[in-house]
Amino acid sequence: MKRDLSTEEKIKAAAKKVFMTKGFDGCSVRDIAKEVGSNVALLNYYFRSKEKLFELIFEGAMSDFLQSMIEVFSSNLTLQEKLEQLIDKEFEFFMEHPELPMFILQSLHQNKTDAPMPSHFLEPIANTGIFEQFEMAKAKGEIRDISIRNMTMLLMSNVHYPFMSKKLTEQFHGIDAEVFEADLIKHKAIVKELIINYLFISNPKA
Amino acid sequence: MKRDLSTEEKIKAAAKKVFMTKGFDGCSVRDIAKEVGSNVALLNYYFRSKEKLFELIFEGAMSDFLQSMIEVFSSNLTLQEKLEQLIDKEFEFFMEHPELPMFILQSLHQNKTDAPMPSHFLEPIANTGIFEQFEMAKAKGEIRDISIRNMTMLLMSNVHYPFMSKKLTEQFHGIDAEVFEADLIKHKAIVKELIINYLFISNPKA
DNA sequence: CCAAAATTTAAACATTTGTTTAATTTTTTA
DNA sequence: TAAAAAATTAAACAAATGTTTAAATTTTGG
Repeated sequence: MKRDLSTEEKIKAAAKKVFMTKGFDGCSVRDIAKEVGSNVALLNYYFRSKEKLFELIFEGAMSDFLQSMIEVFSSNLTLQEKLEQLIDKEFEFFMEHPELPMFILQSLHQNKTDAPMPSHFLEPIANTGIFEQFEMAKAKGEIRDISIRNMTMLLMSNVHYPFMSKKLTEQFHGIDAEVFEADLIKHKAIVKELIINYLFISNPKA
Repeated sequence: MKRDLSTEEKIKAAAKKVFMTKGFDGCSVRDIAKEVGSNVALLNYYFRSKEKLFELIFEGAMSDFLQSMIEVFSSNLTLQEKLEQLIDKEFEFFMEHPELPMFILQSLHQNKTDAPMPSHFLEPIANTGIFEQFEMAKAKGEIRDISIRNMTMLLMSNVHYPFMSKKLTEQFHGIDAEVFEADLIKHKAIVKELIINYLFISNPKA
Protein backbone atom coordinates (compact mmCIF):
# COMPACT_ATOMS: atom_id res chain seq x y z
CA MET A 1 0.00 0.00 0.00
CA LYS A 2 2.30 2.70 1.25
CA ARG A 3 5.42 2.99 -0.80
CA ASP A 4 7.57 5.98 -0.05
CA LEU A 5 5.96 8.08 2.61
CA SER A 6 8.44 10.84 2.03
CA THR A 7 6.85 11.87 -1.28
CA GLU A 8 3.83 13.31 0.45
CA GLU A 9 6.12 15.04 2.94
CA LYS A 10 8.37 16.34 0.18
CA ILE A 11 5.39 17.97 -1.50
CA LYS A 12 4.26 19.51 1.77
CA ALA A 13 7.72 20.87 2.42
CA ALA A 14 7.94 22.34 -1.08
CA ALA A 15 4.46 23.79 -0.84
CA LYS A 16 5.26 25.36 2.50
CA LYS A 17 8.39 26.96 1.11
CA VAL A 18 6.68 28.31 -2.00
CA PHE A 19 3.45 29.44 -0.29
CA MET A 20 5.44 31.16 2.45
CA THR A 21 7.58 33.22 0.12
CA LYS A 22 5.14 33.91 -2.73
CA GLY A 23 1.73 33.56 -1.13
CA PHE A 24 -1.24 31.58 -2.37
CA ASP A 25 -1.96 33.84 -5.34
CA GLY A 26 1.69 34.50 -6.10
CA CYS A 27 2.54 30.96 -7.12
CA SER A 28 1.20 28.26 -9.39
CA VAL A 29 0.91 24.57 -8.67
CA ARG A 30 3.62 24.13 -11.29
CA ASP A 31 5.96 26.26 -9.18
CA ILE A 32 5.45 23.81 -6.35
CA ALA A 33 5.78 20.78 -8.61
CA LYS A 34 9.05 22.14 -9.95
CA GLU A 35 10.29 22.64 -6.39
CA VAL A 36 9.48 19.00 -5.71
CA GLY A 37 10.96 17.90 -9.00
CA SER A 38 7.76 16.36 -10.22
CA ASN A 39 4.43 17.06 -11.92
CA VAL A 40 1.25 18.84 -11.08
CA ALA A 41 -0.78 15.65 -11.30
CA LEU A 42 1.08 14.24 -8.32
CA LEU A 43 0.11 17.20 -6.19
CA ASN A 44 -3.57 16.64 -6.89
CA TYR A 45 -3.13 12.91 -6.45
CA TYR A 46 -2.08 13.50 -2.86
CA PHE A 47 -3.94 16.67 -1.97
CA ARG A 48 -6.88 16.95 -4.42
CA SER A 49 -6.42 20.65 -5.10
CA LYS A 50 -4.20 23.69 -4.65
CA GLU A 51 -6.65 25.07 -2.14
CA LYS A 52 -6.70 21.90 -0.04
CA LEU A 53 -2.91 21.80 -0.02
CA PHE A 54 -2.80 25.41 1.04
CA GLU A 55 -5.21 24.91 3.89
CA LEU A 56 -3.05 22.08 5.16
CA ILE A 57 0.04 24.27 5.07
CA PHE A 58 -1.80 27.16 6.67
CA GLU A 59 -3.06 25.03 9.54
CA GLY A 60 0.43 23.74 10.15
CA ALA A 61 1.82 27.24 10.12
CA MET A 62 -0.84 28.45 12.51
CA SER A 63 -0.06 25.55 14.80
CA ASP A 64 3.66 26.37 14.80
CA PHE A 65 2.71 29.98 15.30
CA LEU A 66 0.96 29.24 18.59
CA GLN A 67 3.10 26.36 19.78
CA SER A 68 5.91 28.31 21.38
CA MET A 69 3.37 30.34 23.35
CA ILE A 70 1.79 27.25 24.81
CA GLU A 71 5.11 25.78 25.93
CA VAL A 72 6.06 28.86 27.89
CA PHE A 73 2.64 29.34 29.41
CA SER A 74 2.50 25.73 30.58
CA SER A 75 5.62 26.12 32.68
CA ASN A 76 5.75 26.67 36.43
CA LEU A 77 7.01 30.23 36.44
CA THR A 78 5.94 33.61 37.78
CA LEU A 79 4.05 35.89 35.44
CA GLN A 80 7.08 38.10 34.94
CA GLU A 81 9.29 35.12 34.17
CA LYS A 82 6.74 33.79 31.73
CA LEU A 83 6.54 37.08 29.88
CA GLU A 84 10.31 37.36 29.65
CA GLN A 85 10.61 33.78 28.49
CA LEU A 86 7.79 34.26 26.01
CA ILE A 87 9.54 37.16 24.35
CA ASP A 88 12.82 35.27 24.26
CA LYS A 89 11.30 32.12 22.84
CA GLU A 90 9.19 33.91 20.28
CA PHE A 91 12.16 35.84 18.98
CA GLU A 92 14.18 32.65 18.88
CA PHE A 93 11.38 30.91 17.00
CA PHE A 94 10.81 33.67 14.46
CA MET A 95 14.53 33.94 13.83
CA GLU A 96 14.17 30.40 12.51
CA HIS A 97 10.86 31.09 10.70
CA PRO A 98 10.92 34.77 9.80
CA GLU A 99 8.25 34.48 7.09
CA LEU A 100 5.65 33.02 9.40
CA PRO A 101 4.05 36.20 10.78
CA MET A 102 3.66 37.71 7.32
CA PHE A 103 2.29 34.47 5.92
CA ILE A 104 -0.34 34.14 8.64
CA LEU A 105 -1.50 37.73 8.64
CA GLN A 106 -1.47 38.00 4.88
CA SER A 107 -3.47 34.80 4.45
CA LEU A 108 -6.08 35.93 6.95
CA HIS A 109 -6.15 39.43 5.49
CA GLN A 110 -7.03 38.16 2.03
CA ASN A 111 -9.42 35.50 3.33
CA LYS A 112 -7.32 32.74 1.86
CA THR A 113 -8.70 30.61 4.63
CA ASP A 114 -12.41 30.87 5.18
CA ALA A 115 -12.39 28.78 8.33
CA PRO A 116 -12.40 30.85 11.52
CA MET A 117 -9.60 29.93 13.86
CA PRO A 118 -10.29 26.40 15.07
CA SER A 119 -10.92 26.23 18.76
CA HIS A 120 -8.36 23.45 19.09
CA PHE A 121 -5.74 26.13 18.51
CA LEU A 122 -7.02 28.39 21.24
CA GLU A 123 -8.06 25.93 23.89
CA PRO A 124 -4.52 24.76 24.66
CA ILE A 125 -3.57 28.35 25.41
CA ALA A 126 -6.54 28.92 27.65
CA ASN A 127 -5.85 25.58 29.33
CA THR A 128 -2.41 26.70 30.45
CA GLY A 129 -4.13 28.91 33.01
CA ILE A 130 -2.17 31.94 31.85
CA PHE A 131 -5.26 34.10 31.73
CA GLU A 132 -6.17 33.28 35.33
CA GLN A 133 -2.60 33.95 36.41
CA PHE A 134 -2.79 37.30 34.68
CA GLU A 135 -6.12 38.29 36.23
CA MET A 136 -4.87 37.17 39.64
CA ALA A 137 -1.82 39.39 39.41
CA LYS A 138 -4.07 42.24 38.41
CA ALA A 139 -6.39 41.67 41.36
CA LYS A 140 -3.42 41.61 43.71
CA GLY A 141 -2.25 44.91 42.30
CA GLU A 142 1.04 43.43 41.17
CA ILE A 143 0.52 44.56 37.63
CA ARG A 144 -1.21 47.35 35.86
CA ASP A 145 -4.88 47.29 34.98
CA ILE A 146 -4.64 46.31 31.36
CA SER A 147 -6.90 43.87 29.52
CA ILE A 148 -5.58 40.58 28.23
CA ARG A 149 -6.49 41.65 24.73
CA ASN A 150 -4.45 44.82 25.00
CA MET A 151 -1.59 42.94 26.57
CA THR A 152 -1.68 40.51 23.68
CA MET A 153 -1.71 43.31 21.14
CA LEU A 154 1.30 44.86 22.82
CA LEU A 155 3.25 41.64 22.77
CA MET A 156 2.32 40.63 19.24
CA SER A 157 3.06 44.07 17.85
CA ASN A 158 6.55 44.10 19.23
CA VAL A 159 7.34 40.48 18.50
CA HIS A 160 5.71 39.89 15.10
CA TYR A 161 6.07 43.19 13.34
CA PRO A 162 9.85 43.43 13.21
CA PHE A 163 10.01 40.22 11.18
CA MET A 164 7.33 41.44 8.83
CA SER A 165 9.02 44.77 8.30
CA LYS A 166 12.42 43.43 7.30
CA LYS A 167 12.30 44.73 3.71
CA LEU A 168 10.77 48.07 4.65
CA THR A 169 13.20 48.64 7.48
CA GLU A 170 16.25 47.67 5.46
CA GLN A 171 15.26 50.00 2.66
CA PHE A 172 14.16 52.75 5.00
CA HIS A 173 17.47 52.91 6.82
CA GLY A 174 19.64 51.68 3.98
CA ILE A 175 21.01 48.75 5.98
CA ASP A 176 21.71 45.15 5.04
CA ALA A 177 20.39 41.91 6.50
CA GLU A 178 23.25 41.63 8.95
CA VAL A 179 22.71 45.02 10.52
CA PHE A 180 18.98 44.38 10.56
CA GLU A 181 19.48 41.20 12.54
CA ALA A 182 21.65 43.02 15.06
CA ASP A 183 18.88 45.59 15.44
CA LEU A 184 16.44 42.75 16.02
CA ILE A 185 18.50 41.49 18.95
CA LYS A 186 18.56 44.95 20.47
CA HIS A 187 14.86 45.32 19.87
CA LYS A 188 14.19 42.14 21.80
CA ALA A 189 16.04 43.49 24.84
CA ILE A 190 14.27 46.83 24.61
CA VAL A 191 10.86 45.23 24.34
CA LYS A 192 11.47 43.01 27.33
CA GLU A 193 12.50 45.91 29.51
CA LEU A 194 9.79 48.13 28.10
CA ILE A 195 6.94 45.75 28.72
CA ILE A 196 8.08 44.45 32.08
CA ASN A 197 8.71 48.01 33.24
CA TYR A 198 5.32 49.10 32.12
CA LEU A 199 3.37 46.17 33.45
CA PHE A 200 5.01 45.77 36.85
CA ILE A 201 4.64 49.30 38.08
CA SER A 202 6.30 48.69 41.44
CA ASN A 203 9.38 47.24 39.85
CA PRO A 204 11.16 49.98 37.89
CA LYS A 205 14.26 48.56 36.29
CA ALA A 206 15.48 51.92 35.03
CA MET B 1 -7.14 66.73 -26.63
CA LYS B 2 -8.17 66.09 -23.05
CA ARG B 3 -11.70 64.97 -22.67
CA ASP B 4 -12.73 63.77 -19.25
CA LEU B 5 -9.78 63.82 -16.92
CA SER B 6 -11.69 61.89 -14.33
CA THR B 7 -11.50 58.65 -16.29
CA GLU B 8 -7.82 58.26 -15.54
CA GLU B 9 -8.50 59.10 -11.91
CA LYS B 10 -11.41 56.70 -11.74
CA ILE B 11 -9.17 53.88 -12.89
CA LYS B 12 -6.53 54.81 -10.36
CA ALA B 13 -9.09 54.86 -7.58
CA ALA B 14 -10.48 51.49 -8.60
CA ALA B 15 -7.00 50.01 -8.95
CA LYS B 16 -6.06 51.30 -5.53
CA LYS B 17 -9.13 49.76 -3.97
CA VAL B 18 -8.65 46.39 -5.65
CA PHE B 19 -4.87 46.17 -5.21
CA MET B 20 -5.17 47.14 -1.56
CA THR B 21 -7.68 44.49 -0.68
CA LYS B 22 -6.59 41.64 -2.95
CA GLY B 23 -2.94 42.35 -3.65
CA PHE B 24 -1.16 42.41 -7.00
CA ASP B 25 -1.34 38.66 -7.55
CA GLY B 26 -4.78 38.31 -6.03
CA CYS B 27 -6.60 40.31 -8.68
CA SER B 28 -6.86 40.45 -12.45
CA VAL B 29 -7.00 43.52 -14.63
CA ARG B 30 -10.56 42.50 -15.38
CA ASP B 31 -11.39 42.83 -11.68
CA ILE B 32 -10.20 46.41 -11.84
CA ALA B 33 -11.98 47.08 -15.12
CA LYS B 34 -15.21 45.78 -13.62
CA GLU B 35 -14.74 48.06 -10.62
CA VAL B 36 -14.39 50.98 -13.04
CA GLY B 37 -17.28 49.77 -15.12
CA SER B 38 -15.21 49.53 -18.26
CA ASN B 39 -12.84 47.29 -20.23
CA VAL B 40 -9.34 46.04 -19.84
CA ALA B 41 -8.21 47.79 -22.99
CA LEU B 42 -8.86 51.12 -21.36
CA LEU B 43 -6.56 50.30 -18.48
CA ASN B 44 -3.70 49.60 -20.84
CA TYR B 45 -4.59 52.62 -22.92
CA TYR B 46 -3.91 54.84 -19.92
CA PHE B 47 -1.31 52.86 -18.01
CA ARG B 48 0.34 50.48 -20.52
CA SER B 49 0.32 47.44 -18.22
CA LYS B 50 -0.93 45.98 -14.96
CA GLU B 51 2.57 46.27 -13.53
CA LYS B 52 2.93 49.96 -14.43
CA LEU B 53 -0.46 50.70 -12.90
CA PHE B 54 0.52 48.86 -9.76
CA GLU B 55 3.78 50.73 -9.40
CA LEU B 56 1.88 53.99 -9.61
CA ILE B 57 -0.52 52.90 -6.89
CA PHE B 58 2.30 51.61 -4.76
CA GLU B 59 4.25 54.85 -4.99
CA GLY B 60 1.18 56.80 -4.04
CA ALA B 61 0.55 54.53 -1.09
CA MET B 62 4.14 54.83 0.05
CA SER B 63 3.89 58.58 -0.20
CA ASP B 64 0.74 58.66 1.93
CA PHE B 65 2.41 56.24 4.28
CA LEU B 66 5.23 58.67 5.04
CA GLN B 67 3.31 61.90 4.73
CA SER B 68 1.83 62.07 8.20
CA MET B 69 5.28 61.53 9.67
CA ILE B 70 6.73 64.46 7.82
CA GLU B 71 4.01 66.83 8.91
CA VAL B 72 4.54 66.13 12.57
CA PHE B 73 8.31 66.21 12.37
CA SER B 74 8.30 69.54 10.58
CA SER B 75 6.48 71.25 13.43
CA ASN B 76 8.02 73.40 16.12
CA LEU B 77 7.57 71.09 19.07
CA THR B 78 9.67 69.40 21.70
CA LEU B 79 10.76 65.85 21.05
CA GLN B 80 8.23 64.47 23.50
CA GLU B 81 5.42 66.47 21.97
CA LYS B 82 6.44 65.31 18.52
CA LEU B 83 6.40 61.67 19.53
CA GLU B 84 3.01 61.99 21.17
CA GLN B 85 1.62 63.83 18.18
CA LEU B 86 3.17 61.31 15.81
CA ILE B 87 1.43 58.40 17.52
CA ASP B 88 -1.85 60.31 17.57
CA LYS B 89 -1.65 61.32 13.93
CA GLU B 90 -0.53 57.93 12.69
CA PHE B 91 -3.39 56.21 14.46
CA GLU B 92 -5.79 58.77 13.10
CA PHE B 93 -4.39 58.25 9.62
CA PHE B 94 -4.48 54.46 9.70
CA MET B 95 -8.01 54.50 11.07
CA GLU B 96 -8.84 56.08 7.72
CA HIS B 97 -6.54 53.79 5.70
CA PRO B 98 -6.34 50.55 7.65
CA GLU B 99 -5.17 48.44 4.70
CA LEU B 100 -2.14 50.58 4.02
CA PRO B 101 0.44 48.97 6.32
CA MET B 102 -0.41 45.49 5.10
CA PHE B 103 -0.34 46.61 1.49
CA ILE B 104 3.08 48.22 1.80
CA LEU B 105 4.76 45.46 3.75
CA GLN B 106 3.20 42.72 1.66
CA SER B 107 4.24 44.36 -1.60
CA LEU B 108 7.80 44.79 -0.42
CA HIS B 109 7.88 41.30 1.04
CA GLN B 110 7.01 39.70 -2.27
CA ASN B 111 9.18 42.03 -4.29
CA LYS B 112 6.21 43.39 -6.17
CA THR B 113 8.22 46.55 -6.54
CA ASP B 114 11.80 46.09 -7.63
CA ALA B 115 12.73 49.71 -7.11
CA PRO B 116 14.43 50.38 -3.77
CA MET B 117 12.79 53.12 -1.79
CA PRO B 118 13.28 56.34 -3.74
CA SER B 119 15.37 58.87 -1.87
CA HIS B 120 12.74 61.52 -2.52
CA PHE B 121 10.64 59.67 0.07
CA LEU B 122 13.31 59.65 2.74
CA GLU B 123 14.92 63.03 2.24
CA PRO B 124 11.88 65.00 3.39
CA ILE B 125 12.00 63.14 6.67
CA ALA B 126 15.68 63.72 7.17
CA ASN B 127 15.18 67.35 6.21
CA THR B 128 12.79 67.92 9.09
CA GLY B 129 15.76 67.77 11.43
CA ILE B 130 14.08 65.16 13.60
CA PHE B 131 17.16 62.99 13.69
CA GLU B 132 19.34 65.83 14.95
CA GLN B 133 16.75 66.72 17.54
CA PHE B 134 16.78 63.12 18.67
CA GLU B 135 20.57 62.87 18.88
CA MET B 136 20.72 66.18 20.71
CA ALA B 137 18.29 64.99 23.37
CA LYS B 138 20.37 61.88 23.73
CA ALA B 139 23.59 63.87 24.14
CA LYS B 140 21.93 66.02 26.79
CA GLY B 141 20.86 62.90 28.66
CA GLU B 142 17.20 63.80 28.35
CA ILE B 143 16.35 60.50 26.76
CA ARG B 144 17.64 57.00 26.85
CA ASP B 145 20.54 55.79 24.73
CA ILE B 146 18.61 54.11 21.97
CA SER B 147 19.43 54.20 18.26
CA ILE B 148 17.12 55.93 15.84
CA ARG B 149 16.67 52.63 14.05
CA ASN B 150 15.50 50.90 17.21
CA MET B 151 13.29 53.82 18.11
CA THR B 152 11.72 53.60 14.66
CA MET B 153 11.19 49.86 15.00
CA LEU B 154 9.48 50.42 18.33
CA LEU B 155 7.16 53.05 16.94
CA MET B 156 6.33 51.21 13.74
CA SER B 157 5.69 47.94 15.53
CA ASN B 158 3.16 49.48 17.86
CA VAL B 159 1.51 51.71 15.29
CA HIS B 160 1.42 49.55 12.16
CA TYR B 161 0.95 46.05 13.47
CA PRO B 162 -2.44 46.46 15.13
CA PHE B 163 -3.98 47.43 11.80
CA MET B 164 -2.37 44.48 10.07
CA SER B 165 -3.50 42.03 12.72
CA LYS B 166 -7.19 42.91 12.65
CA LYS B 167 -8.37 39.55 11.31
CA LEU B 168 -6.01 37.53 13.48
CA THR B 169 -6.89 39.47 16.60
CA GLU B 170 -10.62 39.33 16.00
CA GLN B 171 -10.51 35.59 15.46
CA PHE B 172 -8.06 35.01 18.27
CA HIS B 173 -10.21 36.71 20.88
CA GLY B 174 -13.54 36.06 19.25
CA ILE B 175 -14.45 39.74 19.06
CA ASP B 176 -16.10 41.80 16.36
CA ALA B 177 -14.89 44.87 14.48
CA GLU B 178 -16.45 47.24 16.97
CA VAL B 179 -14.71 45.79 19.99
CA PHE B 180 -11.49 45.61 18.02
CA GLU B 181 -11.66 49.32 17.27
CA ALA B 182 -12.22 50.10 20.94
CA ASP B 183 -9.13 48.03 21.74
CA LEU B 184 -7.22 50.01 19.13
CA ILE B 185 -8.03 53.25 20.93
CA LYS B 186 -6.83 51.83 24.21
CA HIS B 187 -3.73 50.49 22.56
CA LYS B 188 -2.89 53.97 21.31
CA ALA B 189 -3.02 55.38 24.82
CA ILE B 190 -0.95 52.53 26.18
CA VAL B 191 1.68 52.89 23.50
CA LYS B 192 1.99 56.60 24.09
CA GLU B 193 2.50 56.18 27.80
CA LEU B 194 4.72 53.17 27.31
CA ILE B 195 7.10 54.77 24.87
CA ILE B 196 7.28 58.18 26.52
CA ASN B 197 7.82 56.54 29.88
CA TYR B 198 10.58 54.39 28.52
CA LEU B 199 12.34 57.05 26.53
CA PHE B 200 12.26 59.92 29.00
CA ILE B 201 13.78 58.17 31.96
CA SER B 202 13.60 61.15 34.31
CA ASN B 203 9.91 61.60 33.67
CA PRO B 204 8.08 58.60 35.11
CA LYS B 205 4.39 59.02 34.51
CA ALA B 206 3.42 55.98 36.51
C1' DC C 1 6.49 -14.77 -9.36
C1' DC C 2 2.37 -12.45 -10.62
C1' DA C 3 -1.79 -10.13 -10.34
C1' DA C 4 -3.57 -6.17 -7.87
C1' DA C 5 -2.83 -1.88 -5.85
C1' DA C 6 -0.44 2.29 -5.43
C1' DT C 7 2.43 5.64 -7.45
C1' DT C 8 4.16 8.54 -11.12
C1' DT C 9 4.05 10.49 -15.56
C1' DA C 10 2.83 13.01 -19.94
C1' DA C 11 -0.72 14.97 -22.26
C1' DA C 12 -4.98 17.22 -22.71
C1' DC C 13 -8.96 20.00 -20.78
C1' DA C 14 -11.40 24.26 -20.24
C1' DT C 15 -10.68 28.87 -18.01
C1' DT C 16 -8.42 32.72 -16.96
C1' DT C 17 -4.59 35.58 -17.54
C1' DG C 18 -2.28 40.14 -19.49
C1' DT C 19 -1.96 42.34 -23.71
C1' DT C 20 -2.96 43.86 -28.45
C1' DT C 21 -5.64 44.88 -32.58
C1' DA C 22 -8.83 47.16 -35.10
C1' DA C 23 -13.09 49.25 -35.33
C1' DT C 24 -16.37 52.64 -33.28
C1' DT C 25 -17.70 56.61 -30.74
C1' DT C 26 -16.80 60.98 -28.76
C1' DT C 27 -14.36 65.25 -28.39
C1' DT C 28 -11.46 68.84 -30.15
C1' DT C 29 -10.22 72.38 -33.18
C1' DA C 30 -9.73 75.07 -37.08
C1' DT D 1 -19.39 71.76 -39.61
C1' DA D 2 -15.95 68.65 -41.07
C1' DA D 3 -11.55 66.67 -40.57
C1' DA D 4 -8.30 65.24 -36.91
C1' DA D 5 -7.38 63.58 -32.47
C1' DA D 6 -8.58 61.22 -28.44
C1' DA D 7 -11.25 57.98 -25.95
C1' DT D 8 -13.77 53.75 -25.64
C1' DT D 9 -15.21 49.31 -27.03
C1' DA D 10 -15.51 44.35 -28.47
C1' DA D 11 -12.91 40.76 -30.03
C1' DA D 12 -8.90 38.12 -30.52
C1' DC D 13 -4.20 36.57 -29.06
C1' DA D 14 -0.87 33.55 -26.94
C1' DA D 15 0.55 32.09 -22.56
C1' DA D 16 -0.44 30.41 -18.02
C1' DT D 17 -3.69 28.60 -14.84
C1' DG D 18 -5.92 24.52 -11.88
C1' DT D 19 -7.60 20.14 -12.82
C1' DT D 20 -8.43 15.64 -15.03
C1' DT D 21 -7.57 11.63 -17.91
C1' DA D 22 -5.41 7.69 -19.14
C1' DA D 23 -1.37 5.27 -19.72
C1' DA D 24 3.07 3.70 -17.68
C1' DT D 25 5.82 2.40 -13.84
C1' DT D 26 6.70 0.72 -9.31
C1' DT D 27 5.43 -1.56 -5.12
C1' DT D 28 2.87 -4.82 -2.51
C1' DG D 29 0.93 -9.20 -0.89
C1' DG D 30 -0.42 -13.92 -1.54
